Amino acid sequence: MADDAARVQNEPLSWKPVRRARAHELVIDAIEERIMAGDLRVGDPLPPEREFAAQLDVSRAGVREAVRVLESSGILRSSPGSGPGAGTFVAALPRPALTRLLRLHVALANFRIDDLVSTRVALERASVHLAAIAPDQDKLAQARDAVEIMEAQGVTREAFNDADTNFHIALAEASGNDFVASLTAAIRESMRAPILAALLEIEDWESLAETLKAEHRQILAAVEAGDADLAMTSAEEHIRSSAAALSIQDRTEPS
Amino acid sequence: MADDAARVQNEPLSWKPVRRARAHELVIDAIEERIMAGDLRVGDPLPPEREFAAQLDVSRAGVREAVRVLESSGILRSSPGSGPGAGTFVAALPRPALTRLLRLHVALANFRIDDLVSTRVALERASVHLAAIAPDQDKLAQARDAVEIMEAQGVTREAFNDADTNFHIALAEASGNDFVASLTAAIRESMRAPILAALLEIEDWESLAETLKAEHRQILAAVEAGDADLAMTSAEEHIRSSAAALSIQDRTEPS
DNA sequence: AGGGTTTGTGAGGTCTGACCACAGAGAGGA
DNA sequence: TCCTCTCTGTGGTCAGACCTCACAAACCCT
Repeated sequence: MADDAARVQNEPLSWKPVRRARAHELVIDAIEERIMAGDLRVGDPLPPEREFAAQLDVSRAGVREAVRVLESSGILRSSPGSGPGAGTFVAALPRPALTRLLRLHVALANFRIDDLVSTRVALERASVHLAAIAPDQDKLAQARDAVEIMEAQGVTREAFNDADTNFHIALAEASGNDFVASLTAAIRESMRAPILAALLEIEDWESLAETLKAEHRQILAAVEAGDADLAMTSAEEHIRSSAAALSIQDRTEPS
Repeated sequence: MADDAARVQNEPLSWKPVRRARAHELVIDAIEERIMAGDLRVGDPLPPEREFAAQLDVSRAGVREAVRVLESSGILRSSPGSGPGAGTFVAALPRPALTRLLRLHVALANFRIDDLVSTRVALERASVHLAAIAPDQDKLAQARDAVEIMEAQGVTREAFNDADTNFHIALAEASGNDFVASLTAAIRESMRAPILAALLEIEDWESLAETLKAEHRQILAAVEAGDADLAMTSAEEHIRSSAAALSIQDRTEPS
């Protein structure tokens, strides 16, 4: 203790470990800085790798690693060849990046499935609320198409699940909130493997499918009727009961 | 048209462009496959780069690019040196990855600020709901600490904002839903720059600060009292009015 | 003159081999 | 016994060569 106090007195500053930044991180920082400053916008090209490397005074490998990272984040896009369209450009592809990120972390059990379910409830309540108030008709039509696919004869469980996913994504997109739509898509997709596994285990599939179809119809009808409250409660109940049917637990109380 | 029909008849299959996968993508796929299968778990080591490259029959650069991508996603962690702790390992650091992803896409205007605000409302309603029902006391104490910092004399706007951010993150963590907490943290952090800019523009800062402090106290009190409904409405009102005060528009109706 | 073909060019994609920086492990000496 | 020094294995970096791709211009045959 006394020793500690002495040390604190002698060295009041806490020295953060400097840890020399790696080359590709400097490149990322340089690009990020330009993006933050608004100098780089979607569609803008980056210099050719060789030239860029020379300008930043790092090796081409360093530049390439940085590009790879930002490409995987949906920030950049690279294509070989020559002429317009070839080269590295600023892009806007957040959704696949978000999806892959979530999928892997879910697989690593860094996020609990029931936490994702709770989150989906919160997000979809907001989605259908907005969709009921001010729907995007094109997206609503897509949701209707998805319902029809699920109601078709002889649809496989996998096709059913994909249509189910598309239904919820279309609904989220109909809300006009692209961020919620992206999150919803990413969460659904990241749970695809466990859901599919649980789906194939289900014994009374016909019965479950009928229930799901009825719930989808109810949600869609409520949204189309502009009944936000009914849409929210229907969506919440649907998600919770689906998760329960697939033995996915959830800690939230229905509100 | 007739031409089209003939083509369709002759070639009913739609050929997806094969597009040879790039080397680092193959490496990512190989790692991802192992993760999905459950063979690779958090803490497991990967082979040394040179050896790994030889096993996968790609160059070391290809392996390194893949490692960089997964490292930036919070899936891997690399450290130089030798002995235990050195090398590349499976990790679990989703939050910084999520934060960087959002921050850049927000800067590129791929996500609208008001969409983020709406999403925060939905998420924080869920957070305070859970926190009111079954709070994590340690995190709740952190939220109290953040409130105290904001209420201290002579705190700068920047320090105030950081404490504000920490308050909401601690509240989200108190809910026990780590995914919502990560999203909340990522969203807040990704809006840091625009919020800070708006904060510095505010003329009647003292008045705004008092309002914010009162709202924080109210939310915290409601959570501590276990009043989920009051906590939810307080949180929603707080987020919406803060966004409005900073001239950030939002399209959702208060519920 | 027109149109198909060939060649050129510049971009990303890949590989190799070398060297550097770091950190633990073990050998060696005081 | 303890300290120091070197060794070794790891990621980090670099340079240079070559490949593939896609467009564009030059070319040649008709």
